[in-house]
Amino acid sequence: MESLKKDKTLKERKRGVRRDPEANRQLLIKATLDTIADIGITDTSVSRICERSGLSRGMIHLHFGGKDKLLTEAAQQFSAEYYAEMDRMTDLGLHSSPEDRIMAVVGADLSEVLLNPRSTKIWHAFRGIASSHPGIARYSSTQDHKLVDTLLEAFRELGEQNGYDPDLAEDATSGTLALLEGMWVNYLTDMQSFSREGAGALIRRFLGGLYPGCF
Amino acid sequence: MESLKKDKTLKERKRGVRRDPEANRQLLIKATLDTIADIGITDTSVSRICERSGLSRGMIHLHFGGKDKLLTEAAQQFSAEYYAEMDRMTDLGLHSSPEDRIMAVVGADLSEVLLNPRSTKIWHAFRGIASSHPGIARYSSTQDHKLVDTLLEAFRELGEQNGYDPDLAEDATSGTLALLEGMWVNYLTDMQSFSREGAGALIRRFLGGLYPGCF
DNA sequence: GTCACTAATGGACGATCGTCCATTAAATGT
DNA sequence: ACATTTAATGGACGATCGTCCATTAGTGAC
Repeated sequence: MESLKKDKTLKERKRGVRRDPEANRQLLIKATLDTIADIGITDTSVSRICERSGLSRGMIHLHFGGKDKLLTEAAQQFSAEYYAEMDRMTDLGLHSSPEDRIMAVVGADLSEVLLNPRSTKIWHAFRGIASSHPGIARYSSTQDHKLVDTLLEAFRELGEQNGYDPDLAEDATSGTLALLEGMWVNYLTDMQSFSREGAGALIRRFLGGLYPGCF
Repeated sequence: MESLKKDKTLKERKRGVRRDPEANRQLLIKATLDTIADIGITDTSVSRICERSGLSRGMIHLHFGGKDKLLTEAAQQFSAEYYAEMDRMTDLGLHSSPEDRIMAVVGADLSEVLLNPRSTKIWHAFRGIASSHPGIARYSSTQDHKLVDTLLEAFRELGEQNGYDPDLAEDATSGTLALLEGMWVNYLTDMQSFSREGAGALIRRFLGGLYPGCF
Protein backbone atom coordinates (compact mmCIF):
# COMPACT_ATOMS: atom_id res chain seq x y z
CA MET A 1 0.00 0.00 0.00
CA GLU A 2 2.82 2.34 0.76
CA SER A 3 4.91 1.62 -2.30
CA LEU A 4 1.75 1.98 -4.32
CA LYS A 5 1.30 5.50 -3.04
CA LYS A 6 4.88 6.29 -3.90
CA ASP A 7 4.53 5.01 -7.45
CA LYS A 8 1.40 7.00 -7.98
CA THR A 9 3.22 10.09 -6.82
CA LEU A 10 6.14 9.50 -9.11
CA LYS A 11 3.94 8.84 -12.10
CA GLU A 12 1.94 11.96 -11.54
CA ARG A 13 5.12 13.91 -11.50
CA LYS A 14 6.33 12.33 -14.72
CA ARG A 15 3.34 12.92 -16.91
CA GLY A 16 0.79 15.29 -15.38
CA VAL A 17 1.37 18.84 -14.27
CA ARG A 18 5.07 18.64 -13.62
CA ARG A 19 5.49 21.40 -11.09
CA ASP A 20 3.00 21.86 -8.33
CA PRO A 21 4.45 23.49 -5.22
CA GLU A 22 1.25 23.31 -3.20
CA ALA A 23 0.82 19.62 -3.91
CA ASN A 24 4.37 18.98 -2.80
CA ARG A 25 3.78 20.92 0.39
CA GLN A 26 0.83 18.71 1.14
CA LEU A 27 2.79 15.65 0.16
CA LEU A 28 5.49 16.53 2.68
CA ILE A 29 2.98 17.08 5.47
CA LYS A 30 1.31 13.79 4.72
CA ALA A 31 4.66 12.02 4.59
CA THR A 32 5.55 13.56 7.93
CA LEU A 33 2.39 12.30 9.62
CA ASP A 34 2.75 8.88 8.05
CA THR A 35 6.34 8.63 9.19
CA ILE A 36 5.45 9.61 12.75
CA ALA A 37 2.71 7.00 12.85
CA ASP A 38 5.01 4.41 11.34
CA ILE A 39 8.36 4.70 13.08
CA GLY A 40 7.67 7.17 15.88
CA ILE A 41 8.48 10.84 16.22
CA THR A 42 11.94 10.17 17.64
CA ASP A 43 13.10 8.57 14.42
CA THR A 44 11.25 10.95 12.14
CA SER A 45 14.06 12.81 10.42
CA VAL A 46 14.24 15.05 7.41
CA SER A 47 15.79 12.28 5.37
CA ARG A 48 13.11 9.79 6.30
CA ILE A 49 10.31 12.19 5.47
CA CYS A 50 11.77 13.03 2.08
CA GLU A 51 12.40 9.39 1.38
CA ARG A 52 8.75 8.57 1.99
CA SER A 53 7.44 11.51 0.00
CA GLY A 54 9.73 10.73 -2.93
CA LEU A 55 10.93 14.32 -2.93
CA SER A 56 14.45 15.62 -2.53
CA ARG A 57 15.99 16.58 0.79
CA GLY A 58 16.05 20.26 0.00
CA MET A 59 12.29 20.55 -0.22
CA ILE A 60 11.62 20.87 3.48
CA HIS A 61 13.84 23.87 3.83
CA LEU A 62 12.38 25.29 0.64
CA HIS A 63 8.72 24.94 1.56
CA PHE A 64 8.79 25.23 5.33
CA GLY A 65 12.11 26.78 6.24
CA GLY A 66 13.11 23.93 8.51
CA LYS A 67 12.03 20.75 10.18
CA ASP A 68 10.41 22.38 13.19
CA LYS A 69 8.14 24.51 11.05
CA LEU A 70 7.11 21.45 9.08
CA LEU A 71 6.32 19.58 12.27
CA THR A 72 4.22 22.46 13.50
CA GLU A 73 2.29 22.69 10.25
CA ALA A 74 1.76 18.96 10.27
CA ALA A 75 0.34 19.16 13.79
CA GLN A 76 -1.90 22.01 12.76
CA GLN A 77 -3.20 20.18 9.73
CA PHE A 78 -3.71 16.98 11.66
CA SER A 79 -5.74 18.84 14.25
CA ALA A 80 -7.74 20.61 11.56
CA GLU A 81 -8.51 17.32 9.86
CA TYR A 82 -9.76 15.87 13.11
CA TYR A 83 -12.16 18.73 13.67
CA ALA A 84 -13.26 18.78 10.05
CA GLU A 85 -14.17 15.10 10.24
CA MET A 86 -15.84 15.62 13.59
CA ASP A 87 -17.96 18.42 12.14
CA ARG A 88 -18.80 16.37 9.09
CA MET A 89 -19.99 13.50 11.25
CA THR A 90 -22.01 15.56 13.72
CA ASP A 91 -23.45 18.45 11.76
CA LEU A 92 -25.85 16.18 9.93
CA GLY A 93 -28.59 16.15 12.55
CA LEU A 94 -28.57 19.65 13.94
CA HIS A 95 -32.15 19.77 15.07
CA SER A 96 -32.10 16.48 16.93
CA SER A 97 -32.29 16.05 20.68
CA PRO A 98 -29.42 17.14 22.92
CA GLU A 99 -28.78 13.53 23.91
CA ASP A 100 -28.43 12.55 20.28
CA ARG A 101 -26.12 15.43 19.54
CA ILE A 102 -23.92 14.57 22.50
CA MET A 103 -23.80 10.91 21.66
CA ALA A 104 -23.07 11.84 18.05
CA VAL A 105 -19.90 13.56 19.23
CA VAL A 106 -19.00 10.57 21.36
CA GLY A 107 -19.74 8.16 18.54
CA ALA A 108 -17.73 10.19 16.06
CA ASP A 109 -14.75 10.43 18.37
CA LEU A 110 -14.83 6.67 18.84
CA SER A 111 -15.45 5.85 15.19
CA GLU A 112 -12.83 4.29 13.00
CA VAL A 113 -12.55 7.48 10.99
CA LEU A 114 -11.19 9.41 13.96
CA LEU A 115 -9.98 6.72 16.32
CA ASN A 116 -7.55 4.47 14.46
CA PRO A 117 -3.95 3.33 14.88
CA ARG A 118 -2.55 6.11 12.76
CA SER A 119 -4.38 8.96 14.46
CA THR A 120 -3.79 7.78 18.02
CA LYS A 121 -0.10 7.30 17.43
CA ILE A 122 0.26 10.72 15.86
CA TRP A 123 -1.90 12.39 18.46
CA HIS A 124 0.03 11.03 21.39
CA ALA A 125 3.36 11.57 19.71
CA PHE A 126 2.60 15.25 19.33
CA ARG A 127 1.27 15.54 22.84
CA GLY A 128 4.39 13.87 24.15
CA ILE A 129 6.64 16.55 22.73
CA ALA A 130 4.20 19.41 23.17
CA SER A 131 5.71 20.66 26.42
CA SER A 132 9.02 21.30 24.70
CA HIS A 133 7.56 22.53 21.40
CA PRO A 134 5.32 25.53 22.05
CA GLY A 135 4.27 25.64 18.42
CA ILE A 136 2.91 22.13 18.60
CA ALA A 137 1.32 22.57 22.01
CA ARG A 138 -1.25 24.87 20.44
CA TYR A 139 -2.70 21.96 18.50
CA SER A 140 -2.63 19.23 21.10
CA SER A 141 -5.63 20.25 23.14
CA THR A 142 -9.31 19.54 22.70
CA GLN A 143 -10.24 22.14 25.26
CA ASP A 144 -10.35 25.45 23.47
CA HIS A 145 -12.40 24.59 20.45
CA LYS A 146 -15.84 24.82 19.00
CA LEU A 147 -16.33 21.23 20.09
CA VAL A 148 -16.50 22.35 23.70
CA ASP A 149 -19.24 24.82 22.83
CA THR A 150 -21.20 22.18 20.97
CA LEU A 151 -21.21 19.90 23.97
CA LEU A 152 -21.77 22.71 26.43
CA GLU A 153 -24.79 23.97 24.54
CA ALA A 154 -26.26 20.51 24.25
CA PHE A 155 -25.79 19.78 27.93
CA ARG A 156 -27.30 23.13 28.87
CA GLU A 157 -30.31 22.47 26.71
CA LEU A 158 -30.62 19.00 28.17
CA GLY A 159 -30.44 20.34 31.70
CA GLU A 160 -32.98 23.02 30.96
CA GLN A 161 -35.44 20.57 29.44
CA ASN A 162 -35.22 18.25 32.40
CA GLY A 163 -34.78 20.69 35.23
CA TYR A 164 -31.19 20.01 36.18
CA ASP A 165 -28.66 22.34 37.67
CA PRO A 166 -27.41 24.53 34.80
CA ASP A 167 -23.81 24.49 36.03
CA LEU A 168 -23.86 20.75 35.64
CA ALA A 169 -23.32 21.31 31.93
CA GLU A 170 -19.75 22.44 32.39
CA ASP A 171 -18.75 19.41 34.40
CA ALA A 172 -20.57 17.16 31.97
CA THR A 173 -18.73 18.68 29.03
CA SER A 174 -15.37 18.54 30.68
CA GLY A 175 -16.01 15.02 31.95
CA THR A 176 -17.16 13.75 28.58
CA LEU A 177 -14.01 15.04 26.92
CA ALA A 178 -11.91 13.56 29.71
CA LEU A 179 -13.60 10.19 29.28
CA LEU A 180 -12.94 10.31 25.57
CA GLU A 181 -9.29 11.13 26.21
CA GLY A 182 -9.13 8.11 28.45
CA MET A 183 -10.68 5.93 25.78
CA TRP A 184 -8.07 7.04 23.29
CA VAL A 185 -5.37 6.08 25.73
CA ASN A 186 -6.98 2.69 26.21
CA TYR A 187 -7.11 2.24 22.48
CA LEU A 188 -3.45 3.20 22.06
CA THR A 189 -2.43 0.88 24.86
CA ASP A 190 -4.29 -2.17 23.64
CA MET A 191 -5.93 -1.94 20.25
CA GLN A 192 -6.76 -5.64 20.15
CA SER A 193 -9.05 -5.77 23.13
CA PHE A 194 -10.54 -2.30 22.74
CA SER A 195 -14.24 -2.17 22.04
CA ARG A 196 -15.76 0.92 20.48
CA GLU A 197 -19.24 -0.16 21.52
CA GLY A 198 -18.06 -0.83 25.06
CA ALA A 199 -16.41 2.56 25.28
CA GLY A 200 -19.51 4.30 23.97
CA ALA A 201 -21.74 2.36 26.34
CA LEU A 202 -19.52 3.26 29.26
CA ILE A 203 -19.70 6.97 28.50
CA ARG A 204 -23.44 6.76 27.97
CA ARG A 205 -23.73 5.07 31.33
CA PHE A 206 -21.77 7.83 33.05
CA LEU A 207 -23.86 10.51 31.37
CA GLY A 208 -27.03 8.66 32.25
CA GLY A 209 -25.91 8.84 35.84
CA LEU A 210 -25.39 12.56 35.64
CA TYR A 211 -28.70 13.14 33.89
CA PRO A 212 -31.03 10.43 35.21
CA GLY A 213 -33.78 9.61 32.77
CA CYS A 214 -31.73 10.74 29.81
CA PHE A 215 -29.34 8.69 27.66
CA MET B 1 18.41 24.15 42.53
CA GLU B 2 19.88 22.15 39.73
CA SER B 3 23.45 23.29 40.13
CA LEU B 4 23.02 22.66 43.83
CA LYS B 5 22.16 19.06 43.13
CA LYS B 6 25.17 18.74 40.89
CA ASP B 7 27.49 20.19 43.51
CA LYS B 8 26.13 17.84 46.12
CA THR B 9 26.75 14.95 43.79
CA LEU B 10 30.27 16.01 43.06
CA LYS B 11 31.06 16.57 46.71
CA GLU B 12 29.76 13.18 47.65
CA ARG B 13 31.98 11.66 45.07
CA LYS B 14 34.99 13.60 46.32
CA ARG B 15 34.87 12.74 49.97
CA GLY B 16 32.42 9.93 50.71
CA VAL B 17 32.49 6.43 49.31
CA ARG B 18 34.32 7.10 46.10
CA ARG B 19 33.03 4.28 43.99
CA ASP B 20 29.40 3.33 44.12
CA PRO B 21 28.13 1.68 40.94
CA GLU B 22 24.56 1.33 42.14
CA ALA B 23 24.37 4.98 43.16
CA ASN B 24 25.64 5.99 39.74
CA ARG B 25 23.07 3.81 38.07
CA GLN B 26 20.36 5.56 40.00
CA LEU B 27 21.94 8.90 39.28
CA LEU B 28 21.80 8.21 35.56
CA ILE B 29 18.15 7.18 35.71
CA LYS B 30 17.26 10.28 37.66
CA ALA B 31 19.23 12.46 35.25
CA THR B 32 17.39 10.84 32.36
CA LEU B 33 13.97 11.58 33.82
CA ASP B 34 14.97 15.12 34.74
CA THR B 35 16.30 15.75 31.26
CA ILE B 36 13.12 14.46 29.64
CA ALA B 37 11.01 16.70 31.85
CA ASP B 38 13.28 19.62 31.18
CA ILE B 39 14.06 19.66 27.47
CA GLY B 40 11.78 16.96 26.08
CA ILE B 41 12.47 13.42 25.04
CA THR B 42 13.45 14.43 21.50
CA ASP B 43 16.46 16.35 22.74
CA THR B 44 17.36 13.90 25.46
CA SER B 45 20.67 12.50 24.25
CA VAL B 46 23.38 10.48 25.90
CA SER B 47 25.58 13.55 26.15
CA ARG B 48 22.87 15.62 27.78
CA ILE B 49 22.07 12.95 30.33
CA CYS B 50 25.71 12.52 31.29
CA GLU B 51 26.17 16.24 31.44
CA ARG B 52 23.34 16.55 33.92
CA SER B 53 24.44 13.61 36.03
CA GLY B 54 28.02 14.84 36.19
CA LEU B 55 29.23 11.44 35.01
CA SER B 56 31.26 10.56 31.97
CA ARG B 57 29.76 9.60 28.63
CA GLY B 58 30.86 6.01 28.85
CA MET B 59 28.75 5.27 31.91
CA ILE B 60 25.52 4.64 30.05
CA HIS B 61 27.00 1.93 27.93
CA LEU B 62 28.75 0.52 30.99
CA HIS B 63 25.72 0.35 33.26
CA PHE B 64 22.88 -0.16 30.83
CA GLY B 65 24.44 -1.33 27.60
CA GLY B 66 22.95 1.47 25.55
CA LYS B 67 20.58 4.39 25.51
CA ASP B 68 17.45 2.39 24.76
CA LYS B 69 17.96 0.13 27.74
CA LEU B 70 18.46 3.15 29.97
CA LEU B 71 15.28 4.71 28.68
CA THR B 72 13.37 1.53 29.35
CA GLU B 73 14.72 1.24 32.87
CA ALA B 74 13.91 4.87 33.49
CA ALA B 75 10.33 4.29 32.37
CA GLN B 76 10.09 1.25 34.57
CA GLN B 77 11.40 3.07 37.60
CA PHE B 78 9.19 6.07 36.97
CA SER B 79 6.16 3.82 36.78
CA ALA B 80 7.21 1.98 39.92
CA GLU B 81 7.64 5.24 41.78
CA TYR B 82 4.16 6.33 40.78
CA TYR B 83 2.58 3.15 42.11
CA ALA B 84 4.71 3.19 45.24
CA GLU B 85 3.55 6.70 46.03
CA MET B 86 -0.02 5.78 45.19
CA ASP B 87 0.13 2.83 47.58
CA ARG B 88 1.71 4.94 50.27
CA MET B 89 -1.07 7.50 50.01
CA THR B 90 -3.97 5.06 49.89
CA ASP B 91 -2.99 2.12 52.07
CA LEU B 92 -3.38 4.16 55.22
CA GLY B 93 -7.09 3.65 55.69
CA LEU B 94 -7.71 0.11 54.56
CA HIS B 95 -10.81 -0.54 56.59
CA SER B 96 -12.60 2.64 55.60
CA SER B 97 -15.68 2.85 53.41
CA PRO B 98 -15.49 1.99 49.70
CA GLU B 99 -16.32 5.58 48.79
CA ASP B 100 -13.40 6.81 50.87
CA ARG B 101 -11.03 4.29 49.38
CA ILE B 102 -12.06 5.26 45.86
CA MET B 103 -11.79 8.94 46.53
CA ALA B 104 -8.44 8.34 48.19
CA VAL B 105 -7.16 6.96 44.89
CA VAL B 106 -8.64 9.91 43.03
CA GLY B 107 -7.22 12.36 45.53
CA ALA B 108 -3.79 10.76 45.43
CA ASP B 109 -3.69 10.76 41.63
CA LEU B 110 -4.58 14.44 41.63
CA SER B 111 -2.25 15.40 44.47
CA GLU B 112 0.88 17.40 43.91
CA VAL B 113 3.01 14.40 44.78
CA LEU B 114 1.81 12.49 41.73
CA LEU B 115 0.39 15.17 39.46
CA ASN B 116 3.06 17.79 38.91
CA PRO B 117 4.82 19.36 35.95
CA ARG B 118 7.70 16.90 36.01
CA SER B 119 5.60 13.75 36.19
CA THR B 120 3.05 14.77 33.57
CA LYS B 121 5.76 15.76 31.11
CA ILE B 122 7.64 12.51 31.62
CA TRP B 123 4.48 10.42 31.55
CA HIS B 124 3.23 11.84 28.30
CA ALA B 125 6.68 11.82 26.74
CA PHE B 126 6.97 8.10 27.36
CA ARG B 127 3.47 7.44 26.15
CA GLY B 128 4.19 9.43 23.00
CA ILE B 129 7.02 7.14 22.00
CA ALA B 130 5.52 3.97 23.45
CA SER B 131 4.09 2.73 20.15
CA SER B 132 7.56 2.61 18.63
CA HIS B 133 9.35 1.40 21.78
CA PRO B 134 7.84 -1.88 22.91
CA GLY B 135 10.01 -1.89 26.01
CA ILE B 136 8.58 1.40 27.16
CA ALA B 137 5.02 0.55 26.21
CA ARG B 138 4.90 -1.96 29.05
CA TYR B 139 5.15 0.87 31.56
CA SER B 140 2.84 3.43 30.04
CA SER B 141 -0.47 1.92 31.00
CA THR B 142 -2.51 2.18 34.17
CA GLN B 143 -4.73 -0.68 33.12
CA ASP B 144 -2.99 -3.86 34.13
CA HIS B 145 -2.04 -3.09 37.67
CA LYS B 146 -3.05 -3.66 41.24
CA LEU B 147 -4.64 -0.22 41.13
CA VAL B 148 -7.40 -1.58 38.92
CA ASP B 149 -8.12 -4.31 41.43
CA THR B 150 -8.23 -1.85 44.28
CA LEU B 151 -10.84 0.23 42.52
CA LEU B 152 -12.74 -2.77 41.24
CA GLU B 153 -13.00 -4.28 44.67
CA ALA B 154 -14.12 -1.02 46.22
CA PHE B 155 -16.77 -0.46 43.57
CA ARG B 156 -18.01 -4.03 43.94
CA GLU B 157 -18.31 -3.61 47.66
CA LEU B 158 -20.05 -0.32 47.19
CA GLY B 159 -22.49 -1.84 44.74
CA GLU B 160 -23.16 -4.76 47.01
CA GLN B 161 -23.83 -2.55 50.01
CA ASN B 162 -26.27 -0.39 48.12
CA GLY B 163 -27.89 -2.94 45.86
CA TYR B 164 -26.47 -1.85 42.52
CA ASP B 165 -25.76 -3.97 39.48
CA PRO B 166 -22.46 -5.78 40.20
CA ASP B 167 -21.17 -5.37 36.66
CA LEU B 168 -21.39 -1.63 37.16
CA ALA B 169 -18.13 -1.90 39.04
CA GLU B 170 -16.11 -2.61 35.92
CA ASP B 171 -17.44 0.40 34.07
CA ALA B 172 -16.98 2.54 37.14
CA THR B 173 -13.35 1.45 37.48
CA SER B 174 -12.56 1.91 33.85
CA GLY B 175 -14.38 5.25 33.76
CA THR B 176 -12.66 6.56 36.84
CA LEU B 177 -9.24 5.78 35.39
CA ALA B 178 -10.28 7.34 32.10
CA LEU B 179 -11.43 10.48 33.86
CA LEU B 180 -8.13 10.68 35.70
CA GLU B 181 -6.26 10.28 32.42
CA GLY B 182 -8.28 13.15 31.07
CA MET B 183 -7.45 15.28 34.08
CA TRP B 184 -3.75 14.65 33.58
CA VAL B 185 -4.09 15.80 29.99
CA ASN B 186 -5.89 18.92 31.15
CA TYR B 187 -3.13 19.59 33.63
CA LEU B 188 -0.43 19.12 31.02
CA THR B 189 -2.25 21.37 28.59
CA ASP B 190 -2.85 24.23 30.98
CA MET B 191 -1.21 24.02 34.37
CA GLN B 192 -2.12 27.56 35.30
CA SER B 193 -5.87 27.22 35.20
CA PHE B 194 -6.06 23.63 36.38
CA SER B 195 -7.81 23.08 39.69
CA ARG B 196 -7.14 19.91 41.65
CA GLU B 197 -10.24 20.49 43.74
CA GLY B 198 -12.32 21.10 40.63
CA ALA B 199 -11.05 17.93 39.03
CA GLY B 200 -11.75 15.90 42.15
CA ALA B 201 -15.21 17.38 42.49
CA LEU B 202 -15.98 16.59 38.87
CA ILE B 203 -15.04 12.96 39.27
CA ARG B 204 -16.99 12.71 42.50
CA ARG B 205 -19.97 14.15 40.71
CA PHE B 206 -19.75 11.56 37.96
CA LEU B 207 -19.40 8.75 40.46
CA GLY B 208 -22.27 10.12 42.47
CA GLY B 209 -24.34 9.88 39.33
CA LEU B 210 -23.39 6.26 38.83
CA TYR B 211 -24.01 5.39 42.45
CA PRO B 212 -26.83 7.69 43.60
CA GLY B 213 -26.75 8.27 47.30
CA CYS B 214 -23.04 7.61 47.53
CA PHE B 215 -20.15 10.05 47.15
C1' DG C 1 53.62 -2.86 48.85
C1' DT C 2 52.13 -5.44 45.14
C1' DC C 3 48.77 -7.51 42.42
C1' DA C 4 44.32 -8.49 40.49
C1' DC C 5 40.00 -6.59 39.61
C1' DT C 6 36.42 -3.54 38.74
C1' DA C 7 34.60 1.29 38.17
C1' DA C 8 35.07 5.10 35.57
C1' DT C 9 36.94 8.11 32.12
C1' DG C 10 37.00 10.55 27.80
C1' DG C 11 38.11 10.45 23.18
C1' DA C 12 37.79 7.91 18.54
C1' DC C 13 34.66 6.22 15.29
C1' DG C 14 31.28 6.06 11.54
C1' DA C 15 26.63 7.30 10.90
C1' DT C 16 23.25 10.47 10.75
C1' DC C 17 21.35 14.78 11.95
C1' DG C 18 19.35 19.52 10.00
C1' DT C 19 20.71 23.41 7.24
C1' DC C 20 22.05 25.65 3.30
C1' DC C 21 23.24 26.64 -1.51
C1' DA C 22 25.15 26.19 -6.23
C1' DT C 23 23.14 24.00 -9.92
C1' DT C 24 19.62 22.16 -13.03
C1' DA C 25 14.97 21.95 -14.89
C1' DA C 26 10.58 23.62 -15.87
C1' DA C 27 7.22 27.37 -16.50
C1' DT C 28 6.23 32.00 -17.82
C1' DG C 29 6.71 36.37 -20.19
C1' DT C 30 8.13 39.01 -24.23
C1' DA D 1 12.96 32.02 -29.87
C1' DC D 2 15.03 33.58 -26.00
C1' DA D 3 15.25 35.64 -21.32
C1' DT D 4 13.42 35.67 -16.80
C1' DT D 5 11.60 33.64 -12.93
C1' DT D 6 10.50 30.05 -9.92
C1' DA D 7 10.58 24.97 -8.42
C1' DA D 8 13.35 21.34 -7.40
C1' DT D 9 17.52 18.82 -6.88
C1' DG D 10 21.23 16.62 -4.38
C1' DG D 11 25.49 17.11 -2.31
C1' DA D 12 28.58 19.84 1.03
C1' DC D 13 28.91 21.32 5.63
C1' DG D 14 29.70 21.28 10.65
C1' DA D 15 27.45 19.49 14.55
C1' DT D 16 25.86 15.93 17.11
C1' DC D 17 24.28 11.36 17.53
C1' DG D 18 25.11 6.52 20.04
C1' DT D 19 28.58 3.01 20.50
C1' DC D 20 32.73 1.21 21.82
C1' DC D 21 37.30 0.67 23.89
C1' DA D 22 42.12 1.68 25.40
C1' DT D 23 43.42 3.84 29.36
C1' DT D 24 43.40 5.56 34.14
C1' DA D 25 42.01 5.39 38.93
C1' DG D 26 40.27 3.42 42.97
C1' DT D 27 39.46 -0.94 45.87
C1' DG D 28 40.31 -5.05 48.26
C1' DA D 29 43.21 -9.41 48.87
C1' DC D 30 47.40 -11.24 50.04
